[in-house]
Amino acid sequence: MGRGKIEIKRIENSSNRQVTYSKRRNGIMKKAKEISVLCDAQVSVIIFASSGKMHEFCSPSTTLVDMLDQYHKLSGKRLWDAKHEHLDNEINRIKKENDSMQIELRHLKGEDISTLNYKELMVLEEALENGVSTLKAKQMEFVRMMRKHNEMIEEENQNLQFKLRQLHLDPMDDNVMESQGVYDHQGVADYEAQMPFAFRVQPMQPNLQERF
Amino acid sequence: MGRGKIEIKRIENSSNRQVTYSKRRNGIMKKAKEISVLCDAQVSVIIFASSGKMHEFCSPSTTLVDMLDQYHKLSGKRLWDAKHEHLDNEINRIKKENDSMQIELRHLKGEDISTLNYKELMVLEEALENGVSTLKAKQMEFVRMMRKHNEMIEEENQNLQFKLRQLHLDPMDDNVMESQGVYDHQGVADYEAQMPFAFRVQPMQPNLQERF
DNA sequence: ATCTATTGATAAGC
DNA sequence: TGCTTATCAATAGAT
Repeated sequence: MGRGKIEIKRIENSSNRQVTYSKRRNGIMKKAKEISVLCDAQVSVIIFASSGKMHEFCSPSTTLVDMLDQYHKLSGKRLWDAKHEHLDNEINRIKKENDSMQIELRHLKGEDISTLNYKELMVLEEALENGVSTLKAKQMEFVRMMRKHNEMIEEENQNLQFKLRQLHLDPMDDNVMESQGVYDHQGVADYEAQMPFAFRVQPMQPNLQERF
Repeated sequence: MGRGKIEIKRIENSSNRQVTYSKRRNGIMKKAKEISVLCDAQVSVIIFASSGKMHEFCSPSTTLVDMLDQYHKLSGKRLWDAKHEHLDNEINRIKKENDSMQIELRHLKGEDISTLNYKELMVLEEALENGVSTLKAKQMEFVRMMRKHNEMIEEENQNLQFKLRQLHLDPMDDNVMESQGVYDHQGVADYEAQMPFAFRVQPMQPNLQERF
């Protein structure tokens, strides 16, 4: 394509070579642009002249990094150095860990257990029993704490009422003492409202303690 | 260059687009080869079709990795670092996911629940109850299956014993029938050994069915 | 895939 | 480099 046909071999004349390089490089870049537009393709072209000068083209819809990512996935060739490979391995390792944890979580929540065999179900049962019994123990602890707290509050109430009766001769102090009493009651009410489950553990298994 | 001129814009006809892609891709690859020979240039071309299929060309005198190294030096763009950062972010993201799952798992198993507040304990209780009830249902299903299987085996045993008595007059068949009977018994024993938990669910909650 | 009429790319020259 | 133009190459559309 030109005034004369040329053989495809290195152009010895340096000047000619330079000119041809420039022209053909433009041609390739143009073609790359065109195919990316016409055919919805992602194209990356990188050219180094023998002089060392670089020219590149990359489809506007993507980046060289993304394309190299894709390249890595599709070709399986290792473009990255050992560090990258290490990171890749790390990611794969963690992802696997993730998956197995996800499965275990689902099983503990009673999801996807249809596929489990007898032994697996037994392991699951044991884990759940542990979880439940520990939870119950924790809840009982809360109940004990609350009872203790209640006792303290009631005791203080009695003290306050006692003091109130003693001071009843002095009307000036009435408001102060009463409002303080009311405040304490509200405190207890809030505390209980936050742990309603404490009242749901009534049918406690009598042998719960034995498991520890 | 063709029977008619075409506008440089996405070819809507999918079939035409595919054909044009194939032709022009070959054209570009050829040009890339040619310029690398004619002008002593290093060329890398990577193309992804919209289908995802990849094609590449790289000058024989070099490799993609070398070219990207050069690219890194000449352009100043940090291909590797960008990739590194990307991988690091990915790892951090997955690790966080991992940690939260790990915590959830430990809680379900009754570990590290000392720090939980009332509301969190209630959520945990509900999850565990779901898990337990689903598990119990699954185990009951196995028990039912096993009972049915046992019944079938026992019935077959009676049939075999009946046949055995009928054929007792013919000593030639004795061995055959007896060995078959023994085989069946072993089969049942193995089957039961694999699901011992079935005998541990005896104190079944009478109201289990109500939960479904 | 293969075939061509056309358009597009470009070698040589300036 | 850029422009010109004769020539060759690529390819659009049809088969």
